[in-house]
Amino acid sequence: MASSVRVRFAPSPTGRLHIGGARTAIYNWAFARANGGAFILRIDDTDPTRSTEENTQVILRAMRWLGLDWDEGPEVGGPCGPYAQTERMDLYRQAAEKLLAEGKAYPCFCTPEQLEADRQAAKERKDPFQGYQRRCRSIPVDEARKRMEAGEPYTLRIKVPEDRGDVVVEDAVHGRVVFDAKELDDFVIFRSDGTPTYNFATVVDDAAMGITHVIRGDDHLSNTPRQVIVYEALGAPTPTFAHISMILGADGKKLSKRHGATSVEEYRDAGYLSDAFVNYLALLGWSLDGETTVIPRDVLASQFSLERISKNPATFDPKKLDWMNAEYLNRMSDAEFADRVLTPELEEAGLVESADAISCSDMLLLASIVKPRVKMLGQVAGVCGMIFKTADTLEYDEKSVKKGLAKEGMRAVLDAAASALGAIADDDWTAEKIDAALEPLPEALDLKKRAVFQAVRVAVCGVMVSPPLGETMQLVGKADCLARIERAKGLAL
RNA sequence: GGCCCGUUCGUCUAGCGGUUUAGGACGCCGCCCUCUCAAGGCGGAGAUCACCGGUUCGAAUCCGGUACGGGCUACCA
Repeated sequence: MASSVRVRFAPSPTGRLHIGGARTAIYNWAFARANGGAFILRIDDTDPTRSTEENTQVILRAMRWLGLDWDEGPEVGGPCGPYAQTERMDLYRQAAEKLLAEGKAYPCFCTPEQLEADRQAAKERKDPFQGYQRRCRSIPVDEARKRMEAGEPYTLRIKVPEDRGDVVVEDAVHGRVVFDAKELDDFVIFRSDGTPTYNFATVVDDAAMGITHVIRGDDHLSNTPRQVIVYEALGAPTPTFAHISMILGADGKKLSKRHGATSVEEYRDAGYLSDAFVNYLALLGWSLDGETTVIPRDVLASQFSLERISKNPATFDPKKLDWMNAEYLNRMSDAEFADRVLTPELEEAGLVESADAISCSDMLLLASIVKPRVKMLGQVAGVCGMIFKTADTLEYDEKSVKKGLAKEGMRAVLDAAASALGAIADDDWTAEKIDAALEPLPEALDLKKRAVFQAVRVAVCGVMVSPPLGETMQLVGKADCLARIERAKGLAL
């Protein structure tokens, strides 16, 4: 019987959730969902100096924002808990003691200075192997125990089997990767302060939690044979590994603060939709079919596969992320856009006290004209803010006035527009009627259409750029439009 | 130093020996639409498939080497 898929995402709370980590989380989540498996979240906080509870909370919040729900982990619990490494110390100790008792691990009494000296010596004599020289491997068990009991500081090292030969990792992304076990030194599994090292703790946890597929960053590929040795010493089956490439900045260097925003929450705050963000990140190193770019999360959650992960590092491209976000925004229905974007943004920007005050039809009309003009949530106010001003509070942009209003003949345009618009019955104040009223003006005044509309636009909107005039004016309302035009006459020539 | 990984348009990628004059997407450019800005439609430029050898009737695809980039080699994760 095939055991069901169990994957995990195990961030270290030493900082915020990074773009790279987020993508790893997305792949694990999608793989679990696509295979009806379990997605486990575990906090790898064995580094006490850098891990904080605050970071853990930030990461959990980011995970929730991304929409990556976990089946086992912090706050939801599960059968393999606890899900923070600092709370699992006994497990590591027990596992280490077992290995020690079975002779699969041994104490090492070398001081850091000793080890450093050995390394230097190996370097000087140009020994290709510059790792641990296995000084303490042959200390008789009795003697070792005596020294331990005497309180001499020691670390615990794994005993890489003499006859192990090649360690073959069948990586789901890279294929077969072969390591010579002779290249592996007897690495430390427990520090002299009594805490486990990463390579040991993760394996103990992954084995105990029954993880079947380890999907993680490429930087761990070289560590994998070491971990395989631990699995074998523990007598646990090795999972399938899938090592995904790193994400780089535009300069080809590893992504860092220099490249701009790197944490998930910065993108949330910048106004990206989590759906778009997840879609973009998923595509950074994975493809559905090479053609499709817009892949909603439910498709991702059903179609994701390790086979289609690419091996090469990917460069993060903010421009494509922006496009993706605009694409998601544009694909929303007007009602959805009004609900999910307009309402919160208008309220947040303080343009309206409550979006409830706006009629449903106005809301939909507003959605239809704003939607194609924003790439990010925060741009809403900039696009339609002037609609919510009044003739008194509207601000006129100096440059726009100069270019569109403060010209010979514009005063006449406003006069004509005012009378044409004034002739529209209050009940008929619609974009269509407004357009119809304005339409004959250019010819009547013998002016370019562009000049006429720009003059009216600046008069009503205060700026040279706005959504289409008819719709905009409909939303502003007849009385206020006329008042704005009246006020603008003072600026026109 | 040793070991391991990677290298297709500027970017993300498709491609898993012949269907390829290397496909799609972002970006860029042009045209159309048009009252501005977007959105949308149409079209275009852009890749000697890192390089050099080999295998083969035939290679982006298989093999070897070189170069460049990256990772690991810690009592970091």
